[in-house]
Parts: sequence; C-alpha cells; structure tokens
Amino acid sequence: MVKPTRAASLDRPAWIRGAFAILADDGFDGLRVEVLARRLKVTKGSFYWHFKDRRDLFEAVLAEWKNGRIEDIRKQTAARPGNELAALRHTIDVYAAAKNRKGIAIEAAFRLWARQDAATAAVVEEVDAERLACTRRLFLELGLDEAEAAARSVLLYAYVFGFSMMQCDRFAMDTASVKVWISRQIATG
Amino acid sequence: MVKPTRAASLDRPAWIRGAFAILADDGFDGLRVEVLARRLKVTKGSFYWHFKDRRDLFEAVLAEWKNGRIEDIRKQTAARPGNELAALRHTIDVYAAAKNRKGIAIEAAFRLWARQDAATAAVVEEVDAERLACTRRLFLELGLDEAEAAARSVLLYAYVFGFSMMQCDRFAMDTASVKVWISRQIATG
DNA sequence: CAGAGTCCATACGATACCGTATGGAAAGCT
DNA sequence: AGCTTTCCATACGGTATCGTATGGACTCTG
Repeated sequence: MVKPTRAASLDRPAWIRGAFAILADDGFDGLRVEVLARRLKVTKGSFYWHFKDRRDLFEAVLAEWKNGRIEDIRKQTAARPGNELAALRHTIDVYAAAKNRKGIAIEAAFRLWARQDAATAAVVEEVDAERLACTRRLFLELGLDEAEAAARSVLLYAYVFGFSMMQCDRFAMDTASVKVWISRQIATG
Repeated sequence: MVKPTRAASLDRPAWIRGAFAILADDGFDGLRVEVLARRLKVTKGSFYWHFKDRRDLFEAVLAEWKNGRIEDIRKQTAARPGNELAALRHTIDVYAAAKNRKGIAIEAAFRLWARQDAATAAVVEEVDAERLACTRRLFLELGLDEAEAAARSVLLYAYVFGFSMMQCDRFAMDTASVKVWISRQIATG
C-alpha cells in the first residue's frame, strides 16, 4: 500500500466541496462532471479516477450533506440543563438568519431531487426527523407535554425553513421585530 | 386577420399547461422543448411556431404562475366581515394540506430559478408580498395592531410553506392534532 | 378555385455533456 | 536505475437538446 503524499492532487473531499459550491449556485442542473472539472482547473479524466460516475458523486454529496446537517442541528440545539429556552431561541435565530443563502439553495435542491430519487428522499426524511427530534427534546425538557412539544417543534422547523425560502423584501415590515415576535411565539418562556 | 378555428391545433395555453405538468414532475431541468413536444404528441416545429424560444416559454409560464397564485390567495382569503378568523384558518388548512404536492414542487422550482434570473426573482417577490398582504389584512380586520398583524402573517406564510417542504413521515406524531394546534397558535380567536 | 395564412414535420448544424480508452508525467518502492 | 502506482490530459463515440430552414398539409377568404 502506498501513501499518497503528492501535494497538489485533488482528492474526493475536494471534489465534493466543489460540488457543493456548484450546487448552491446552479442547483443540480448545473452539477455536471465537466463543469465541475473546469471549476477545479482539471479535466474530467481526473474526475473519473476518483469517482465511478456522476451518480457516485451525487451519493457522496448526499452523504456529506446528511452528516453535516445532523451534526449542525445537534450542535445548535446542545444545551446545559436550564438553558433549553435560550438554546431554542438561538436555534431559531441561526436557522432563520438570512445570511446562509447558499445553505437554503442546497436545501431546496436536495428536496427537489428527492422527488425523483428514493435514496435522496430517504436522506431528507432522516435529516428532517433529526431536526424535529432535536428541538422537540428541548421543548420536552422545558416541561411541555408530548403533543405540544411535537407541535412546537414542527412549527419551529416549518417557520425557519419557510422563512428562508420567502422573498419578503417587498413586504413593508420591521423584519427584526417580526422575527423577535415569532421567536417568542414559538419558544415561550 | 384570420380567426384560427381549427379544432385540434395546439395554442400557447396548451403548451403552457404541458409545461406546468413537466415542471411539477421534473423541475426546470426537465422542461425541455423536445421533451415537452413529445409529451404533446407533436414535434418541436410546432413549438417554435408558438414560441420564439425556450426563454419565451419560461416567461409565459412565469406570468401564468404569477397570475394564478395571486388569484388563488385572494380567493382563499376572501371573507365577509366577521368571518376573518375562519378565513384565516381555512387558508392555513388549504395551503398546509399535503394534497398539492405538485404545487409545492413548482414553488420550489421557481424559487431556485429565481436565484439565477432577476425577472423570476421579481415575480416571486411579488407573489410573496401579495400573499403576506392578504393574510395581514385579515389579521388587521380582527383588530390586531400593525406589528402583530405583520408578524402573524409572516409566521402563517412561513409555516405553510415550510411544512409543505418538510418530509416528516418518519417523525412520530399525530399530524392532524399538530396541525390544529399550530393553526390555533397562528390564528387566535 | 387560387392565393394567403396557419400549424406542424423533417432535416440540419452546432453545442454540451457522459463515460471509456489510452498515454504520460511524477512520485514512491526495491 | 527500473518498476509500480497515482493522478491527470487527450481523444473518442454516443446521446440529448437548441434553434433554424424548409416544405407540406390544411383552412379560410374572395
């Protein structure tokens, strides 16, 4: 077995990172082997050395996304006992932030792709279930009963997801105070 | 000027209807001139008679979507004085229903496309603004102040949008009662 | 019926992409 | 040094799609 030590060589993670960049900009439609190769300043001869085919890249990207999203929601919802309410509001703030435009596009792209691909649909379901479970746990630890904890976690997730997909620049309102009002409506002290 | 009266001929509306069907199934990626022509049992020679190019079809589809969505939200939120609360809950029920899977895919497809096309982004903004304005009006007529009416309308829209994008089959919960709880949380009597 | 207008089929060149085959340069191993 | 492995470039055949050019069938009109 030989250890690859060459410095400038592209490995699978590098290709996957490039794939995410394209995914965010152009969606799955733009995620093409030759386009990605051009972006990485190599030819597709390199791609087919690291990946069996385009599908192989898709599956790697999907797995990476799944792990990243699950890790992220667990980190964001981590709370020491007694800090559950603050953790909930922190989670709402982070996920409803307008800053992660790229993440939003990727979310939408995966969900559209999931309509045509069962494996992708399964991963999306898994990520959604984990996100709901994480926030529901916080609500339960706040003392809410099962039904209300489930309902609030669904509302929280649907809100942050839906808000990020909205284009409400034209809607006259004080966005900051609206966000605060909603956050308190979902996570009540 | 000659009136076209031929029965079996395809007109622009027929092409646009076909385009929506493909859009719902395969997204913008699948909306190809030749694919659409095959679906309509003609060749693309017909397409290029009715449309200048693919972009022309896109713009027609976009305009049709805009008009349809604005008409729909106005119809769903219509309420005689005194019935505003019922109208709000009706709106939530309708838009959070799982039945319109096709509509959801089209919504997501337009929003992804809007990231790359300014004209599409403008239309999406317009539709979102109209939807928010319709529900805000109902909240205002219920007697809420401007700030709360704006906040509740944003929460309402984000919720129904986000919920429709979620894949929460794996999340153990009583979906029906969760929906009822959320509906009452957003539209309080 | 003759001409004009409508709607569509066919054929074409051009582009973009997929996946494979093959060769070559650079580095490690013996 | 000679051999092997790693990583990538180049070239190729095949497919899908775009937009255009052209002709033909059909319908309406005068």
